[in-house]
Amino acid sequence: MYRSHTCGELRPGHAGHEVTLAGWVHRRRDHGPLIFIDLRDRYGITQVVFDAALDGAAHAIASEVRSEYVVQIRGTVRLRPAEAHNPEIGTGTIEVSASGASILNAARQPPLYISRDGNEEEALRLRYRYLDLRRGRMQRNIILRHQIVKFIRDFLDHEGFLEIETPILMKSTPEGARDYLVPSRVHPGQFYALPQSPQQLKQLLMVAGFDRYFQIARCFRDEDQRADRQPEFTQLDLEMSFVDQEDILALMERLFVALAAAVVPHKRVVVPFPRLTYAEAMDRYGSDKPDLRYGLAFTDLRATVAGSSFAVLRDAVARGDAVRGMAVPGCAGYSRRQLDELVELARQAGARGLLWAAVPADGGEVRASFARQVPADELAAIVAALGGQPGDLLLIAADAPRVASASLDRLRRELAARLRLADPDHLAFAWVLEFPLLEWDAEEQRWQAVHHPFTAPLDEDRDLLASDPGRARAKAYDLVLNGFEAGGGSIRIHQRDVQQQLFDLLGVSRETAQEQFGHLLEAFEYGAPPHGGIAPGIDRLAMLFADEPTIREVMAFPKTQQAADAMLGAPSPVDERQLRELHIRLRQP
RNA sequence: GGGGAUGUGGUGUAGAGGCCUAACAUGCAACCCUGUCAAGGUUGAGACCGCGGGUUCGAAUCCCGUCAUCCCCGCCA
Repeated sequence: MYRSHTCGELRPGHAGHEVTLAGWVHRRRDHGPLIFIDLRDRYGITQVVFDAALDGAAHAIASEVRSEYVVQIRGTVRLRPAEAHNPEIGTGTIEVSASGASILNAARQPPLYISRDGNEEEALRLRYRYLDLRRGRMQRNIILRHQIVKFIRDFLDHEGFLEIETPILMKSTPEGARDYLVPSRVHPGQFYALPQSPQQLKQLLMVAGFDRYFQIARCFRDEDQRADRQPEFTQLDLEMSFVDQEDILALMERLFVALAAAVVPHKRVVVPFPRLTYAEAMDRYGSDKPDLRYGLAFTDLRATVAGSSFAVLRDAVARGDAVRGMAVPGCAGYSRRQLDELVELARQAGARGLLWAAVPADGGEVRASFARQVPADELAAIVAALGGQPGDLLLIAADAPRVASASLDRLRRELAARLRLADPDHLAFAWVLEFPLLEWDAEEQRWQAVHHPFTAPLDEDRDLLASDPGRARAKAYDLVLNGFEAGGGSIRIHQRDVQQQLFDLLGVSRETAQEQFGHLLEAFEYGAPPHGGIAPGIDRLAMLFADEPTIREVMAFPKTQQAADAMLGAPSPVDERQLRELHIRLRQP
């Protein structure tokens, strides 16, 4: 054994004990005849004292030691003098008086600071990820992530769920994201696909009668990256039989409330989770994943301005466009330049423009970008409709509904960030329900599944599939957390005729359906139970629980935005021999 | 595919056409120092300014290209 204790566990009760510790040299404070070394492992930090007068040999070794050396130390635990306590660390009331030391391994000067949270370029951190991971921030994040996954496993086990693994080598399907492909050696010219999610397999597990399934599943999508998107990521994949939407929502609510209480007890969760329909979310927040930690909700102004003397507003209503606004507290004093900035933000989101009105805090006259275009009483009516209070800045978008939503959403998030409206210790979970089942793809002139082709329509919208498919809503639900999509799921179609109707709408021929999904369709003919599921994203959850700005901060070895591994140098070219075995000839780009 | 930001000793920054033979902090090295905990003090080493080209008498600085990293739009059933 290299050690008798870890660097985080010694307490005053150990005083007088002979101990052996092993770890990394966190910091070294050399006073000549007296040297202090903070010894670190993942459990904590312990101060070791080398006194030349007590043990010259140990002191001589301590003189050679440098930061991040791996050392083993023998010594006696003793209480620190009261004035030398360090309340910052758990072991701060004791220290180890060294009677022996050995250097297990020397270390070069690290390219990044380990003993403090530095501000290095992320490229450097990723290249030396194993050093970055030594730091307190990363150690805490990785441990938190472990606790999250462990809690989920235990919770679902208690609920009667079975964890079942599904293959990583799967089959490519045309729907959804771009696949990562793996060439087959045995089947020349053919490829496996890495799973975008185990969607079809978990449905087959329901047909198999496993009833309650989950998996901490790695998923792969070859799409461009974002702060909250990586080419491979982890989902809690879950599916249940003999349930409806309410059962799934209730289970998830219990899970996440208990999870947050267990691993981030300082964070506040509001129960029950608020519920919004997709239409409400888009109308009131311009987003299907609104951050509900703050207000800044939008108000529909069409009724107020339908007869406006200002053509921009009147025509927008006549055209069927949206006219929406929000009141931003405390921003009435914005300068012309600041207002222009907001207008520019709206334009970047596709808006034709942005109207604004400022209600002075001192009760003076309302300033407005469109003051000359409307009479005073109409301006007052708009201010009243938006609930404008003294000090408020009112922002109004008149555009196609999508554009109005996008631009006001952009402004809402920007202003909330500037005004620091989002409480970092608030976990604002919410459900977004009643998503449309289909959306029209103008380019390909066909319907596309909003969620996926196996999502069931709402019972009351069943008939719309034949008469007005675009209006049919789905038994689909997204779990939203602090402005991120934390997970999505649906109740699945388990009846062959409904599935066929969907495929017909999606323009999937019987041959294509048979080729792509034949196994699933066939399975449904052998007795498929009603079933549904959900797939919360573990990375995003961990990111939000850890107060981190990106999911890379909660992944041990994330990839760069170009989907590369900066440490391993992946992807990389391979030998011609390997290519030949795989029957692959490269086409130069 | 598009828009934007960044790139200067090990690390983080400063530098805005000549003051740069590149500054500051920290880290690193040597020495001094008996209670520190981001120890302190003295001395010292360390970067041809991402890479390539151009403009100029002169480029870290201006221009073009390129590479890398990050943010956003598209994309992500």
